[in-house]
Amino acid sequence: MTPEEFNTAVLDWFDQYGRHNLPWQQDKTAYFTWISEIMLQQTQVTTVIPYFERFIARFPDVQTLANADQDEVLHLWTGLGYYARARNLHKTAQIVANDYYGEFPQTVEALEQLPGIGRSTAGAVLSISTGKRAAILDGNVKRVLARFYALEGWTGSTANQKTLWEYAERNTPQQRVGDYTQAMMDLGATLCTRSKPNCQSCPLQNHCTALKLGRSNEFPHPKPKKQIPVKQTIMLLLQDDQHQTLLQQRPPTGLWGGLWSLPEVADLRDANNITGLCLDIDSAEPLEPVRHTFSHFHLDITPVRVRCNNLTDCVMEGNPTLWYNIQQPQNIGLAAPVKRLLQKYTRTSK
DNA sequence: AACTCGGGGCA
DNA sequence: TGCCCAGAGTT
Repeated sequence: MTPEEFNTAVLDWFDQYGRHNLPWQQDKTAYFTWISEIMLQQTQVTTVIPYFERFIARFPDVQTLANADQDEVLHLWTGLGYYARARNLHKTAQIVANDYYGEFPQTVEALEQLPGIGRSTAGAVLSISTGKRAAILDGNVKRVLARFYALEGWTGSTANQKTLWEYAERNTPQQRVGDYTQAMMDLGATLCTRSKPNCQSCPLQNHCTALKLGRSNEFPHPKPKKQIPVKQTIMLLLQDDQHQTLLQQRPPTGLWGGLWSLPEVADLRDANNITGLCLDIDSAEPLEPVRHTFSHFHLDITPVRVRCNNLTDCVMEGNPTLWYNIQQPQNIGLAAPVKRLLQKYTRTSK
């Protein structure tokens, strides 16, 4: 499908099925387009409409907005969220009023210099308000293109962003650029939705790679879950000849709050500093590490078995301790990996 | 409860 | 450059 075929199909669809009566489409000035685009960055059309109408009723032009108190701007933004954007909006109004004589600049590069306007918003404002050729790549367009080209990987990666901008630029027409911008956003918002895309109604259905592969639901690939950090700890299995193991209660709040766990040290040499214990540190026996995964980190536990005699004399500083015998277990809460370690490393027969 | 959105700000 | 964030809506 050539770029011309692509954008013609999209524009023909837009003429018949696109949205043509949104409040900011009645008068496609840079000011109205800009306000609407900033609001639409974070919120759906139906929510934005009343905010937009109230906003332009109070601030009908960039000069009025520039002269307003920030408090009032924020007040009219209340409920939309992302209040830094309202502050940027206000700043940009002042820059346009003071440095540009109230007229928005007419290049993508100059628009991008204004606070709160990035490449995509600059392209939208420019194309819609002036008809100059400029591409956009908002969330809707990313989704359409990721499906059309069956783009593997997360759309937010640096490499995919670059690829998607190339696709977006390539398919942008020379004529009717503003309509095309609106058309691509409408396509993404109404047909090529995140879940359950309506491919049967799509003007690109005969050429969409994801649809051909029967995988339209798989694109765009989700953002990779952020990898969680790995923390290390050493847990001491302080055991006597009767296979009793020393447990220590966790502090009442925080991780495993109030549960019983094994004494932990960051470094095996710290075991020497545990007071009141008669440790045979030379008998220290590192065991197979185990990984326990929390929602927010992995904990790699290296259990170390250390012989320990004279139980009656064993008193640790800090939290309460007890000697645990798996054959006559006390009715206590055990941290899950501790329970596993005890089962694995406490033998009932010798 | 997890995911989404475009741009800013920070290491 | 690559990340984390903001906040409300959607799924």
